[in-house]
Amino acid sequence: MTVALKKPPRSARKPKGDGHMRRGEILAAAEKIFIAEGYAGATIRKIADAVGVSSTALYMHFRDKDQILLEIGKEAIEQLLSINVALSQEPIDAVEKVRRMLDAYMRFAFENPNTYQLVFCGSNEAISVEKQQAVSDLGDRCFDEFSGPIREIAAAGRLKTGTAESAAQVLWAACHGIVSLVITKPSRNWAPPEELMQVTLDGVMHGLIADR
Amino acid sequence: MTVALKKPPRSARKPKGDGHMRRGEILAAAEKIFIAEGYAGATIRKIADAVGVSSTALYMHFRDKDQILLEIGKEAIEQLLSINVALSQEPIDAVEKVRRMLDAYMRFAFENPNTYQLVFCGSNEAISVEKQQAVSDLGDRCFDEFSGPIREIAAAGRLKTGTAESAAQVLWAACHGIVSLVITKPSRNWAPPEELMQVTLDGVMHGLIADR
DNA sequence: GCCCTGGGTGATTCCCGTTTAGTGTCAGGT
DNA sequence: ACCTGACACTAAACGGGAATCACCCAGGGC
Repeated sequence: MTVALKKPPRSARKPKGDGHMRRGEILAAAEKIFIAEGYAGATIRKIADAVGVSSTALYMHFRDKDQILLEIGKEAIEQLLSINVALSQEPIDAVEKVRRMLDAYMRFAFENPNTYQLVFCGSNEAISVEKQQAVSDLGDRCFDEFSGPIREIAAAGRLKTGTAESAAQVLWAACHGIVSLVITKPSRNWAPPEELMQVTLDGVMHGLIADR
Repeated sequence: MTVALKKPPRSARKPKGDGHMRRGEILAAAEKIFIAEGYAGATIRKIADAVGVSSTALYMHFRDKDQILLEIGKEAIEQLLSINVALSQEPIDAVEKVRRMLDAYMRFAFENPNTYQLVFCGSNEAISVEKQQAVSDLGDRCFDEFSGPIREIAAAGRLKTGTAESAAQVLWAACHGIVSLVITKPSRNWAPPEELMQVTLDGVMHGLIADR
């Protein structure tokens, strides 16, 4: 009988009730590819191949491509958030808290360049605002954690310029500036990252916050 | 009643010897669309339609899509460069020069958000390094113009921290940080741009440069 | 008249993300 | 033992991007 033509499926069909596991597998594969090849490189089909599944199958578990990658971004920000939460609970000076948070932020960016870009560089115009909501909210909580000590500093009258709000935004932005430039323009000849982080932190902290 | 179809323009063949003009027309149309709709929105076909020509025709004048948009970016940076050149020739204090250059830089970014992203945010991973060369070189010249006064300041022993190189990079990055964040995340509730620019400039200048 | 040439074209290719219309397998009710 | 329906998954196709191909065709020089 002509059963021989049967195309061997990608592999033996995956076990039964593990639909929920698949989600994790997809995320793991997607993260690996995304970290190695960035947003455009992390194709739906490539991810599906890596999982050993048809590209359409991804739509069983995620609404669209962006949801997969934003989930990765979400997990990354959660790390950052937990660092900030931990720092904000330590019994140290508010200025020192701010400094450490910014330091952690920059190191995080250098260690996860693609993820950082995805979340903080709006690297892809295609991701609509609503889709970003979950990640965006987490980012807000991260920023809240950071602006807590800033408000303390402002309340103590130690802000050299600006309000608690604008000072927090500017401090954050300065750190974002250096890491995003170094990440997206690696071909320019930058000073060593450690020096850049140091100079950024020193400069911006001394520039905005009075010593004492 | 039907709106007069604008289709026919294609029929009348454009005059002959104006191959060079076509290039300008394409750039003009592309710039309009790009400014309004960003990199992804500025489609080859849309641009071609706007010019009144088939999409293929664009490849007569440009190697690929990126060359068109990078040309736009190039022209924009030339503006920035000429501002910097003009400023660097004015007989004013080096610190004031730096301040005005950074101010001009940020205002330029706010006024040309899409172009700014194209050139400075590596907003599109797809544009390879070699393609960027022309624009990148212009960016370097811009930065050179900026780091001139910084070197003066460093030579005068007025740098609070870092070297002329790293200080220049950090100053630039701080300004890049605030504008790029505001541009790419317009939904966050930012302090007014003027305040952000002011605080950034004050903070970073005072933080890195001694008051003499 | 002829022919070359340069600006132009429609059809085609190759990816992309996403949609549609299924297929085979099982769990549970009857 | 049989249906039924949910589930996990699939092949095929769609529409829309960039880019390439093999052609056209009007003019100008000869």
